[in-house]
Amino acid sequence: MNKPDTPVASNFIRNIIDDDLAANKNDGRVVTRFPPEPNGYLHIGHAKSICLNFGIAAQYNGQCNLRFDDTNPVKENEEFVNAIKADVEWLGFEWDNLKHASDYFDELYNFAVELIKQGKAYVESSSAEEMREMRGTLTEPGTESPYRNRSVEENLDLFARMKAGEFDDGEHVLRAKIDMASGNINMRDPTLYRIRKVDHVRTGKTWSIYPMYDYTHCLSDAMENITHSLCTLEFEDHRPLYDWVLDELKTPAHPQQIEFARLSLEYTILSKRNLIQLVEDKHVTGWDDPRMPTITGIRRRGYTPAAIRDFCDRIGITKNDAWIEMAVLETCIRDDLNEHSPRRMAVIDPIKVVITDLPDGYTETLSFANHPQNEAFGRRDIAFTKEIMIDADDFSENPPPKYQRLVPGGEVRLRGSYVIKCEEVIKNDAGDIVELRCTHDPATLGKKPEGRKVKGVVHWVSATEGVTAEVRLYDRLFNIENPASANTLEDALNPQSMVIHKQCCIEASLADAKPEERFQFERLGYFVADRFEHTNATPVFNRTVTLRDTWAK
RNA sequence: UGGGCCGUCGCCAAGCGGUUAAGGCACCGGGUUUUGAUCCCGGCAUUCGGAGGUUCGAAUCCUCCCGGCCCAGCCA
Repeated sequence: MNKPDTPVASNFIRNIIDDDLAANKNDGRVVTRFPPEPNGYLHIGHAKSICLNFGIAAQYNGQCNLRFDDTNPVKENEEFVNAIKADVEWLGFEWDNLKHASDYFDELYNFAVELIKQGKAYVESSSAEEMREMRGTLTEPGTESPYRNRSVEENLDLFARMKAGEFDDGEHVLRAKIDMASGNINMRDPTLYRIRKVDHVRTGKTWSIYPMYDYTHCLSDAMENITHSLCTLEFEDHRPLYDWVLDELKTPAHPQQIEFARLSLEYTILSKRNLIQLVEDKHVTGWDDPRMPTITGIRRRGYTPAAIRDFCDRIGITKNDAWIEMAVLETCIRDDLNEHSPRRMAVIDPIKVVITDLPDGYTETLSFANHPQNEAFGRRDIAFTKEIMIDADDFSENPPPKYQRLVPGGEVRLRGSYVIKCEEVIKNDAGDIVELRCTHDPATLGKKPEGRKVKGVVHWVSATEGVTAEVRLYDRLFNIENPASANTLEDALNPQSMVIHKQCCIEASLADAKPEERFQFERLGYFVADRFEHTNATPVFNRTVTLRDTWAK
């Protein structure tokens, strides 16, 4: 994955691994894993973790597993499993092993029995509320449960009967016997197993008890011989428990958990709860809405896997609670698309321009480079005709200062064509501009006009040869940097996040675009043919990102 | 004194006792340009949350203080 000549950014995790390697820890192996719970769609924050885990494995010639953390059957399903696999693959990564925490349910059960036999785990029969009361608070120690000192025999018997399905949800729970007075609440006899009499996607009705994350994750890591278990900062407090389980069970391997800061991106939200709300309240069209920060949404927006990987490299890995500016992500996609996408012309909000000094039916074939810096993109022909379309905001009767486009009586260059002069503005009864009548300077094709300077260049499409298309202009979904801090998500929404233009005029060569094919529409931005709704008969393009614009509008 | 963690340029981020304190983004110039794009060139932290201390020498070590984040699921 990493090219040898691409230096990998230094970060504290790579430093730890370098030290481990130098000390010959783990016999020089590096094994990581990306462990999503299949209870939702992956988003850009997951991409950070994916790039980290798979990137490190690639850099150190190691391995990276994709492991579904499927220990809570009430929240997980197959749809999410398949979507996650597709997203990881689309991002360009290949897992060495595909695993599920549920693969280890038998081993996990046996380990739990072992813990009970050692007197390190017991069956709790208090209610959830009672347990909460006994847990204490952040500043006060907890109190020990009356069930804490049950005999090993009784615990073994009860746990076996929990497994056998003799009890209902909530009647009992298996707990680790650690320290109810610990300053770390995770160590106050955490729950290891709970009763859940529901079917599991993979194990069906086999189990009526399911292991908790803290108990499962460390053991799964150990069984997969993971060397470095990378997770986000909120699990720092869980590390003592991770280590406790592995120490008490004397597993052959003891992976090292290392925590890094999760991604926070300005003008978007990444919490599952908020994303679900956007979908359920129909503020977006679905998980794959091009405005969503999900991988599938970003993909539909037109982002490339390479741009997302580049983004993950640029933001780095630390333990700082960092907020990344949207400009970083946008720069990544512009850099990629600038280099790799062919140029085209499209008019979003057309006004008709009639070149009055051309004969009726006039057509001239003009040759255009598909990329201004790379001849390998080839050339294409575009028909220049008497009637063309230009974008409404490329003409102004009352132009602001330094306006370089078409004005009454003024001249402008038609990109790749002639310089035209606006002679007359035709309006309807309502006063709307319906047509511009212009003349052209025949001496300006491929040449600078003589005796004067014409600064502006405007894109255009033949009114008679162009094709009608729908173009969706997307912008950031929220108007404030941290939408989660608003009173409600609705308050933070950007009402202009999607503006649809159905009567756009695009150059004819765009008619055979395939879904997900990307282009730069000159002077406008980068656009992608919609993955799901674009057809050659009814073209639909999504704006991925605008071009950088240093002209103050 | 509940426990854990974090503070280097507007936003990220290298740096691990001796460097002129990398780099990217953003921003500000200037040049090229038939995309107000791209590209190029230049500018952008005498200072590392603050105060003390150790040291010939501190962003890097120590102490205290200030600010911020996480934790009381039978979620992950």
